[in-house]
Amino acid sequence: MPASLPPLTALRAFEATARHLSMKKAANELNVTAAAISHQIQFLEEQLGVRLFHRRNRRIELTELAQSCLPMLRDGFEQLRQAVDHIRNQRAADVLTVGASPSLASRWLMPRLHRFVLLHPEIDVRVSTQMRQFTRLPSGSRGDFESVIQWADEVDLLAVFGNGHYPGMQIDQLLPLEITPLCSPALLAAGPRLKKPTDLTAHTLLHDDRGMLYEGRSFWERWLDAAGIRHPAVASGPHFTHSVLAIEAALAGLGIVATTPALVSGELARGTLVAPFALRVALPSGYFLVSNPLAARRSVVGVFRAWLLDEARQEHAAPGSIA
Amino acid sequence: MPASLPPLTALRAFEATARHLSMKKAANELNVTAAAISHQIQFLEEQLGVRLFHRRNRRIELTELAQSCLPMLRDGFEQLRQAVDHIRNQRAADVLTVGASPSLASRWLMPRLHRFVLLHPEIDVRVSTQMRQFTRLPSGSRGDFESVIQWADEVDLLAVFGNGHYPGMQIDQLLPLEITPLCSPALLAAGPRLKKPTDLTAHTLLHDDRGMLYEGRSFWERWLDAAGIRHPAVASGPHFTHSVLAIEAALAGLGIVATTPALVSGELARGTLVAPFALRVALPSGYFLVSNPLAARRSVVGVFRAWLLDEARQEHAAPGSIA
DNA sequence: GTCAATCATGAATTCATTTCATCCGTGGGG
DNA sequence: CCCCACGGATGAAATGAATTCATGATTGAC
Repeated sequence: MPASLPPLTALRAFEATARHLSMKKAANELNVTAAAISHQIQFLEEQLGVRLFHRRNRRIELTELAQSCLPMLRDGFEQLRQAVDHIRNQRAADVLTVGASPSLASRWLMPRLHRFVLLHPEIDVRVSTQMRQFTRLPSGSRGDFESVIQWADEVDLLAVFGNGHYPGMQIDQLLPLEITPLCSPALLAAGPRLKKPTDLTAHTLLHDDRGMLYEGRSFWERWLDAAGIRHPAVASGPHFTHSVLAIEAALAGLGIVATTPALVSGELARGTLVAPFALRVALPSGYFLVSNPLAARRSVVGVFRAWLLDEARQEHAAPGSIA
Repeated sequence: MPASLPPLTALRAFEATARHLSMKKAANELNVTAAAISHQIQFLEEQLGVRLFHRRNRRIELTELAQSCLPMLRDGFEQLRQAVDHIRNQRAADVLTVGASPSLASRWLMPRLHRFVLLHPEIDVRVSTQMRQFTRLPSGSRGDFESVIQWADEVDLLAVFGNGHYPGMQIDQLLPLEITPLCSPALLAAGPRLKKPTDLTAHTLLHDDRGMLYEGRSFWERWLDAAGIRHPAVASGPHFTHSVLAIEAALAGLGIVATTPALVSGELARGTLVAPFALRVALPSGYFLVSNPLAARRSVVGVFRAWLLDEARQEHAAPGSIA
């Protein structure tokens, strides 16, 4: 509803000229010829029906009216400049915003990030994690899909758990989804015996509910199926909406969790967490890098993605170690 | 020196769209098609390398980043709008700014202005008077010329004393310059006799110095010449840089002034000032209406000019009366 | 289920902006 | 004191940015 403004090009030409009190300098600043400025100012004067400059011999002087509105004009453009700067700073060449789901961020990305920072100290990496993706949504629903798309639009690079199908986005698989039971060595030593998968019936099962969200079946069901056994109470035991919580529980010796070993490679290497069985079950879902087409073009994004994929490759080549 | 802004058209399209959360409405506001808005926003996103909107089914949502810079953007455009409004209000269709030299304003224009206001109550007439024209400048100098031109650029209509030669301006002669001696009736009654021009030698001469400025000779010299007499001390007596001051002195009975009777038609009609001699000397200078080409096009200017000229015509037809 | 509403998209078009070439007048250096 | 280089004005031509048009896709609403 704002009253219509005169062409902004003309306004800007006027502002610059008034600031320099010189069309030539204004032209210089705006990277056009002096003729363009002269035309623009005459056009503006025409539009407003007001003289803005007194034409002197080889110089110009501001009209009173022009003088009086100049501060407002300058402030206006200054505000616009700030607004644009605000955006540009967020996307400055050396600023990289990475989004990751909470578990991946805290258990995989953050432990490795310091190495990237050492490698590229000039890049300002900002990690943003949020859980809107993980609020209870029907598996593979539009809602989940859209929240990923939306998030990917907000950051340069998004690392999330999903099915890898995000049309219009640039996608790389970061880690394939493998699951295997994990528990603390203390539990293994002091608890009921745990030699064969069937021994699991005597243990507390900790549930990482991502499986329910993305696969329609729990991780435990999948793994036990693959192991060829049936568990009488496969859904019993504590449930966690985030992998990281289930993992913490396992670390505390509260039970056995079926989840992605890649998320605990540090613990596996240190022995604070162990995988009692060799069987790893690959599932169709996985961790993916998602990047919107705009961000994908940025060079820092390319650098970081390459580094991430390399890290993941090493992870896969030497599972259970953080190299 | 301000960092370069993205094309302002795109910024404005974004601002409007963000405000309405609708491209269609924004398009409506800006009098373009929705397609134009869509293009502009995509272009801006391209430029900044940032998504500004999440595209939903039939609606759009602001990106966090867009959200955060929107207030600044709005303020910026609001400032610009105010700046332009400031100018436009000064030149609103019903606002008329008239400039006049101090003497003409106070002794001729103002006494008549109320009639115009009664005639056109819808017009907001603003009178601006200033004396930069009357600072001591060589007669007919560039400085004087330029100050008139400059003033004429600041107002809609300028009524000044001068030679009527202002190239590029629209000119009308308001009043021809006639001079005649004037004094208070008291002085005429109680002072030395004043029947013939030669009697003037016994009186104090009050000098309106405009004559020196514009004609190179004082008004008294011109009049005495035309009267065919020589005055031994034609430059003696008080000098005034403004007619109005010399006239006030004459009203106070301090002496006799040679000046424009049109400036004192009210006093002449009332008898508070009298012209002892019938001889009126016409000089080449006069009062002119000057109007810059931009202002000259405005209809209120035309109305006011016509009225002024009519007033002046009546003045001339019935000298010594304010009708 | 169908319709209407909203946004996307690409080619064509319009027209705003800029440049080019030239002119003008003078202020200041030689 | 003279002249020329500088800053601005100007009009036609060229450029290219902004807009429209025509069409498609998708879905929310009735």
